[in-house]
Amino acid sequence: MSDIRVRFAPSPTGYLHVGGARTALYNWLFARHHGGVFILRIEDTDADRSKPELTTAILESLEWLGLNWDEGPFHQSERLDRYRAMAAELERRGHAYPCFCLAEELQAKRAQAEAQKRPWKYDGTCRDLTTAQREQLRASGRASALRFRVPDGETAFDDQVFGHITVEHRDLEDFVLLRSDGQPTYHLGVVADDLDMGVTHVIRGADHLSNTPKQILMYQALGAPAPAFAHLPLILGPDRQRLSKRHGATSVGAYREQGVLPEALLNFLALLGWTPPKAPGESEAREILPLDEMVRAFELTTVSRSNAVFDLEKLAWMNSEYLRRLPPERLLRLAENELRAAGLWRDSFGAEDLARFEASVRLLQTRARSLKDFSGTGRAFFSDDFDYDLEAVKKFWKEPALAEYLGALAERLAKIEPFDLVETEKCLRALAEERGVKAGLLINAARVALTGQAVAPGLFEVMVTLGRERAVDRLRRAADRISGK
RNA sequence: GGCGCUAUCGUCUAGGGGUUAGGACGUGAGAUUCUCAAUCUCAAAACCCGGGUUCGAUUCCCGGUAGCGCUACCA
Repeated sequence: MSDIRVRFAPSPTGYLHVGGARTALYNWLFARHHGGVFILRIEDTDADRSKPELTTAILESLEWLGLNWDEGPFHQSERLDRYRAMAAELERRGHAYPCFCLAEELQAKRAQAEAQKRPWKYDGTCRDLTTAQREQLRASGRASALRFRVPDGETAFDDQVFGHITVEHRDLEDFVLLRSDGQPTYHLGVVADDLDMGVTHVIRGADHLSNTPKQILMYQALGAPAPAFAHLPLILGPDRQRLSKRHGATSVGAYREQGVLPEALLNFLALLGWTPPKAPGESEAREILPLDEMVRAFELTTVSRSNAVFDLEKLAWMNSEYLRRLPPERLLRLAENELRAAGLWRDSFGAEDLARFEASVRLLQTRARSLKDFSGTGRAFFSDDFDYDLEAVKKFWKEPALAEYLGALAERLAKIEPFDLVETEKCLRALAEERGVKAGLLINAARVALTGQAVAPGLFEVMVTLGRERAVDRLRRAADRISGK
């Protein structure tokens, strides 16, 4: 057990975003790799935008992904007193001062500066007020925010991913620590919490890179050592803009609903910005990397510094890879859940139904891209109530004579013994030969009849899986349909 | 605008002073076939630009350009 402590600190202003999920994953991997502690903290200091139900949703997504935390969840909203105490401490030490400027006044100044194309940062109006002036403003009923007094000089730090970063203080403004309503801002909250929670490594999105010097300044003002920092490149949409809702699904929950497996999403996300080292015997690093191997291989220093585009195609591929490797028990359970959600599951299923369910799931497994395929294109395996895909009908039911062929096939299949892979195929091929048509014609037409789809597993496996009775029924039904009855 | 960061196939990336610049997803072709997927084989596809350092830069340095981030009493 090392004394490494990291945290994931989402704010409940939205669902867990894939970018957030990756940040959580890297924190988690880092903690697990080093035998450290992974803390979960909810940054809900913005009362207007934070919603409690979103906290629940975020927790659920993390649990679904399997990113278990060791401590927390802590809520910043429950630690307000602590932040105020720290603010007071900073003020007492002369590192912070009350600012009586109104938000509207500042906004006006900023707008004006912008109109004149002048760079703007807080002008320090309240920076050097005398005690008497402060008393007077206070007496006049003005509320005050508390600002951090940024000293002269520069701050440098070594980011574990981005390397050496230097920022001159003149480019920083005296930022707000405590809002005029007494609520802490982000900067106060993170520093107080990271300090109190003993966080040793702050691993977060690169959007915080520019904030880091401010926070380091706070640690210094407090006389406390700063943790190590590691910033992660951002995840972009296909247009290279920061991934957002207009790019489609961005939340972990949305991918879950689309039938993506958590392990696939995790693997995909891990590779967005990080490549595992090549294994000793291998010439190339593997792409499919189970979680435990990721834990073993993970290093912050090998994380990329450039932003990455979220590639849905690759996620889909990865999902199919994981689907194919899924152990039977787990696959069956997931498929059952999927069927339940689609209203295709009957608790009254008997042993025979369950056996057919199992056989169907395994038959569908190798070609599934998503869990949705079981209730979607695979529907006919689990229900007699399915539609014929229009494209499939157009493609494979062109010949009117098919009505007779399928009818005849049904009658013959009703009698063959045993009803297995070999006999069903023999039966169909014999019929095709007698009618002087290619076996493929019957096979494709029959596939549509049995599954409603042009794309499905091998026909004879489908027949055997469905069972004689269903297969025969469906062929008859299709024959009627083709002949226009 | 200011400040910061980044820059290898369409995408994710490996690599690194001399390489046929490697892999994966996707794409195309072929094999197989019972549709599709899978599988196998093959193919097309990249070092942002300009200087410098060097015998030699895609690699190191500088500049430019572009992209992203920050520039809130959001986080």
